[in-house]
Formats: sequence, C-alpha cells, structure tokens
Amino acid sequence: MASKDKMVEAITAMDEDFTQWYTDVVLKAELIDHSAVKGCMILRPYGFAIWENIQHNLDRLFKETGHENVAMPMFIPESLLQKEKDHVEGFAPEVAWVTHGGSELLAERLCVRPTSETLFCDHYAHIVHSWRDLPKLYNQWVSVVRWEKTTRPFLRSTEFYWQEGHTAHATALEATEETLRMLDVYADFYRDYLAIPVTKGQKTEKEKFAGAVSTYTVEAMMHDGKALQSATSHYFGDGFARAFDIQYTDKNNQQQYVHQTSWGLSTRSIGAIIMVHGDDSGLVLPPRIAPIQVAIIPIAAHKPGVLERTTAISQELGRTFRIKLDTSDKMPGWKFSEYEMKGVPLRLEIGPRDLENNQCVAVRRDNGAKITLPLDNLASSVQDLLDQIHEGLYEKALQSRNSRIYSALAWPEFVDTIKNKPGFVKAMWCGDQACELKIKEETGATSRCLPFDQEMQSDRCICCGRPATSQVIWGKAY
RNA sequence: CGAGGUGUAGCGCAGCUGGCUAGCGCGCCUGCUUUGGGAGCAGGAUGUCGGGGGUUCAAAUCCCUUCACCUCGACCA
Repeated sequence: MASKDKMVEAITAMDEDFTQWYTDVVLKAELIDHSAVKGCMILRPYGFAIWENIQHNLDRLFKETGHENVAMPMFIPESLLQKEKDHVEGFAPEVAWVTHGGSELLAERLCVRPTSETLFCDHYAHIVHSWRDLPKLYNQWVSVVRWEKTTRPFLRSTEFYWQEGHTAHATALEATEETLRMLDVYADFYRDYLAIPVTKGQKTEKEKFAGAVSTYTVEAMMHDGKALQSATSHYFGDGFARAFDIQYTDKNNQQQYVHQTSWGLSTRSIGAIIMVHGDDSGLVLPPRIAPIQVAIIPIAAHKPGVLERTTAISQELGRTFRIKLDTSDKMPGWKFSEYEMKGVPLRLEIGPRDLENNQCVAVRRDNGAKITLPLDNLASSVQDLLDQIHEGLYEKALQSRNSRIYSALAWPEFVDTIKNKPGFVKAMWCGDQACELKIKEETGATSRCLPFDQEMQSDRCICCGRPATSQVIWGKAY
C-alpha cells in the first residue's frame, strides 16, 4: 500500500537509527520547533500540554507534602553566585551573562539563572530568624538557562523548564528526611503518572551536584538501553547556610545554621516518556499525562445521525476525560495514523454500523488491540481501558528494563557487557574515583548511582580488585 | 568546544564544473464526489535559494564570513 510506505517514510524505524527516530518523533508529533537561538526549543501546544499535565499532577503532590510555590528572579548578581565555591565552579562554565541594561554597561554583570540555590539562600538569609520560621518548604516552576555545548530537544536544551524545590530546616535529620521524601515523590510520580520504572540511588562524589553534601537520583532506562537521570534530590547540610549566613535562633537561644535541600524535575522527563514508551508508529503517551486521552473518529460522518451521536458521546466523555473529536474531512485512515503518531492512548471509532448496534470500536495505542464497547456505561469502560493501558505500559517498560540489567563479577566480563549489551551493569566498587574514571575511559559508562537496594555481589572492586564498599549501577547516559 | 554533514515553497528533495521566467513530489486553498487503515477529479496559491560580504557583464551555483540544524566525540538536568 502506498499509505504504508508513506508512514515508513515519515518516521525512521527506531532500531535502525534511534537518534533519528527520536528527532522525527519530536518534530512530527508537533511537540517542539526549533527557535532562532541554538538549543532553545519552542514548546508547541501539544508538547506544552504534556508539560502542563506533568506540572499539574506533580504540583499537587508537592502541595500535599506541605510545599508552597514562589517565583524568584531570573537574574543572579555575579557576587551572589560566587558565595559558594563548589557551586560557582560547577556552574560558571555554562552560565549566560547579562552585561548591559539597554546601552549602559552594568556595574556588576548578571547571570541568567542556571539553578536558583543562591537566590533562595539569599532570600532565606533575610526571612529566617527563629526556629519558628522553619521549615521553609518552597518550590518554583520556571525555566533556567545552561549554555550547553551539545543540545538535544528535551534531553539537553539551552533553556529548559523545570521545578526546583528549595527547603530550609532546623536540623540535619529533617533536611535528610526531606531529601529522601522528595526522591520518593519523584519515583512514585514516574511510576504512577508516566508509567516509567526508575531506580533510586545515591550519586557518587564525582556525579553529585555542585555544592551538595549528597545527591540522590532516580535513573530510568531508555529503549536503547541508555540511562536518563530523571530527577534529582540534593542534601546540602549547612554548607550553603554558612556561605550565605542563614542562621536562626533555636529554642535555647543559640544561633544555628539551617540545613537545606533542593530537588528538581525538568522537561527532560518528556524525553523519558518518548524514549521509554515510543514505537515505530511514533509517540505512546501514558494516559494520565496525555493531552488527548481519547480520540474519537466518526466514520461516514455524513450519514444521518453519525455526527450528532458522536458529538453527544464526545460531550459526555468530555466531562471526565480529555477528548478530541475529529470531525475534519480527512480520511479515517489518515486520522488513525495521525493520532497514533501523537501517542493518543485510546481511539474510539464510531460509524453507522456501530450505532445500529449501540456500540463503538476502541483501539489501544499500547498494544493495538481492537475492542468492541457497548455505548452504555462508556465512560466507565474507557476509564478501565485507560487504567489498563497505564498498567500495560508500566509492565512492558519494567520487563524491558529488567531484562537489560546485567551483573558482572570480573573485569573482562564487565567491559564486554558494557560494550556489547545495551543496558545497566551492576558491579562492585571500592569507592575510589580513580576506578570510576578508568571505567569511563575504557568503556564510556558512568556510575549511574549506588542503588538503595544494595546486593553484595562480591567483596572486590570490579576495576581494581581492592575491597569493595558498595554496589554501583553502571551505564551509558544521555 | 573538536571532527564530519546539511540549509532551495509548509515537508521531502532536484538544480550547483556560473547563463533565459528556479523545478518536482507530497502538503495547502476552492469546488464536487468520497469516508471502517494515510481518497479521486478539476482548478489555484506559495520562494528575500539560512544571513552578511566579495568575485563577475551575470551567483542558488565560485570565494570569505556568520547563524542554525543533524551525527560522532569531549563537558553537563
């Protein structure tokens, strides 16, 4: 069929050229467009709607855990950025600077925020005075700018949208609990809303956030076996508090430094959705964040009653679901392909034959199954199907990931696995950064995390053979 | 930032050893017919050849420069 050929032309097969497939999907599903500035993407309505659904649900989880939203400025004076040494060293190479206001040279240049720790710290120093002022549980939804050398839509863009939570606590214990609580929120969110399994763990010294005492991460595995750091949560101890002089008077009238955290999830999560669930027909969106949950395609819409009935059904379902009723004069086949490419979880076909039988045809995007549904109690059937699709996507992603997590006990086996089998490799590590660097050098893999679920595979470091202190998940990362 | 590649209509491309009014397919617009897996016929519109500079009687075509995109590395959510 000519139509089949066209479809094949439209999107590169994923196993033929995964990066090209990704680019095709991102552009053809109308998630983004490129802008005039390198690495800055335009989030088109369909792409932004996914982000809005992520925001909406994640924001609710933040509110439920006691957080408040604020909005910090986008500019950071250079002197402020430089107050914490590790932090500035980590970010300085990739910040954009504002040097002029109009035509006037500024007395002090301003950095466009790459992240907002310094702004929150400066603010906390002003507003935190007493133990009664704590904790401060703030979050903001903003974009930040990092002048990256290589950019890719969603995965690494010059400007990207995210949320950054910044909290200040009276004690180290409270801050540690917050750090891990938010990591759990992320992991649960990935599972319950994006249908993506993640591995929770701690970053090594080499991989942790600039200025943090410890960084925790949720790592996901993409279709090509590469790792995507999908959200991070950092514990700062009182390091930033000392640098920014954030002190409060405790119950014993003693001056104390606060203990802080920060945590973030970005539009990169959309990249994860694409690369975990997508297939050769395009996007596959998890129902709970899909901008369109159900596409309704009237068949032979000119026949008496078809348009009226589908409109009524659409309005009814629209009270519960995000619905798109497509009454355009495109051919049905065109619409099927279009909504498949856009990853719409469920499609309902309603034609004269269906209406005679008081039914419609439902087609699942995740597995292509065609199901005949009675029009009575349709909303409840649709809800069941969407939930099944969510579960199906998660299970498939979990199987896919688990089947590609390998274990290595000896160096040759480790190198061979990393080089030849896309996926994660679990192996023991002595804790020395030299081994981490050597592994990076020889295999291209980095430590993704020290998983919370530690299994002692052996007592020797995979790299140097010295006594091992922990198990690490290694992988090639985006 | 290093190596390589690409910028011509909305998309995909041809034209490129300088030469006539810059082409093709798809899409788009109008009308009629169609509608259960990317429709058919008829008519129609659309280009500062990525930008700037140069060489030349003449530049999409040659030279310089700049911007963006893609691939692979090095650096990072």
